[in-house]
Amino acid sequence: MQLASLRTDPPKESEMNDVASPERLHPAAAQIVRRSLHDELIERMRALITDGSLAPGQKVPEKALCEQFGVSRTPLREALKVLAHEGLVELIPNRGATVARLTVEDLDEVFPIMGALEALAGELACTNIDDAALAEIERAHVQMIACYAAQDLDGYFSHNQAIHDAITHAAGNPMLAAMQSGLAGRVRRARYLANMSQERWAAAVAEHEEMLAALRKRDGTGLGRVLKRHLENKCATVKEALAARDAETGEART
Amino acid sequence: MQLASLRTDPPKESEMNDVASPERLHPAAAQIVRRSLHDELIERMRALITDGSLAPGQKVPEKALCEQFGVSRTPLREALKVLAHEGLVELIPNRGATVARLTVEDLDEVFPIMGALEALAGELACTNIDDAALAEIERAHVQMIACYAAQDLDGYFSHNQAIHDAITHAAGNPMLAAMQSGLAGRVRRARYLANMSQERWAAAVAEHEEMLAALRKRDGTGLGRVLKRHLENKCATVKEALAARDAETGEART
DNA sequence: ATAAATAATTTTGAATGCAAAATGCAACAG
DNA sequence: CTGTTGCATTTTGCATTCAAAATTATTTAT
Repeated sequence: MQLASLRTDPPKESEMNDVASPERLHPAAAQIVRRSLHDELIERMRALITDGSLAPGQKVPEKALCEQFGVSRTPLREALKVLAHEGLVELIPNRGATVARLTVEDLDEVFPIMGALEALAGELACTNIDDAALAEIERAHVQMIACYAAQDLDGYFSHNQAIHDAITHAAGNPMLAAMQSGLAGRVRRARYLANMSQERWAAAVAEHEEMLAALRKRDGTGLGRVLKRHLENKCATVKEALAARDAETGEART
Repeated sequence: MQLASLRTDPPKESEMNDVASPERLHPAAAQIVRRSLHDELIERMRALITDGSLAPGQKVPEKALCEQFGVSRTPLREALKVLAHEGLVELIPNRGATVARLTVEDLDEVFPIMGALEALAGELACTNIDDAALAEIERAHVQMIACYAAQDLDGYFSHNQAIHDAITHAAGNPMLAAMQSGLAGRVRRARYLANMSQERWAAAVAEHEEMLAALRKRDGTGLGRVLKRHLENKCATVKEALAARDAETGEART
């Protein structure tokens, strides 16, 4: 859960150009971005965990990471504290940090929350979204359907993700977006080991059609309801996959 | 503000028997609870911030806090990183930490999220709550109504809080509870400067009656809807109070 | 005098040092 | 052999130290 504003630059009055126009004349005129080490490390280690370089259950090799990143233990340990707070690592007193495992119980806790947040995002998006953003979603939707037709799971996931991100973004609530991304990060690994059945996949696609219909009508409550149901189904799928895998590999691994 | 020192003094080996005396035999081997300093500090500093000992906008006096707590800067800074992540503190590079201000925009972001989470908690509570827990809520409700009748705002707030906590607890989702408490912590200060109008107060009481009715019927969706509306009204009240105060004290203070 | 420039002090971010705890390993008894 | 015990090594938590940056105080120039 990353709520903080965590601003890295000193409060200059030129805040309007946060993302756009890095350089005006010379590249050297770009705003000097000073990030603290711990901030950078949070991001890097989060990436290492979510992309699987650091496997669940594994001990976090403090010393090795320090050497690899070329930093001392202090900022790295600060980053670990934050990641522990986020739920990505587990901190055991006097025994260091381990990458958090994801249990079926965790999924049962996280997915309802994600469902509630997505439903909220959908409602807000319906009142705030403009035509351009809607068109963008339509486009991603078409591409996703094409991937479904071609049975291209990777492509499907990627466009799917884009749609949900777009909805979240259209909601216009940065803190909501941060919380969603934090929760999504926790379950990301599990989501990718879900090999949907044909029925489930078809159902998911149908739900996406509903979502788009609700969005076009700017039907906030309707979209919220669909999104919530969508997440519930996703949860069931992921749980099955996780349970199957736990069973075959002699209990909890991811 | 007098704070007890965390450490006794130099860590001698005589510290080993301070935890070892509970029970050896029958009540099973009680877990030895060892807390790390940074963990303890997170809690203490969170308390200092939410109870107002550290005022919003104020710089966090690193050195002074270290002396008061009797710890070095390392664990305290680790705690600050976590609190920054939680949104209670703002970290500005090379300029230290300040207690986060709460703007009207923040409220507009936080309250809808709290509403969605409370609605979820209500739904879950309806499927999970047992009669004992419901009776407990009924009791708190009656007391709260009595406080309303007596126009005792403090008492009202306290029983109100107890009811919402009980619902959250009945939901049986620890992560949901943690997120709710984190968000509540961010807006706690603002909530107490809301001096409700008589109409708003009456409306809030009416909403609580609805909540209880829904709970008795185990009507999850109904309870969720009431809770969401309840939070929306609370948000409006708090925003008004905050806006009024900002206006009179020359812009953002809390 | 006021404002700019510079020096002194404090504060901050990060590296290093150190003692307690945990872990690995070898010697030894059964 | 197996499993316990004692010792050496590594890891961990925290304190301390150090350099860079920011803040304050002081001096100098106008």
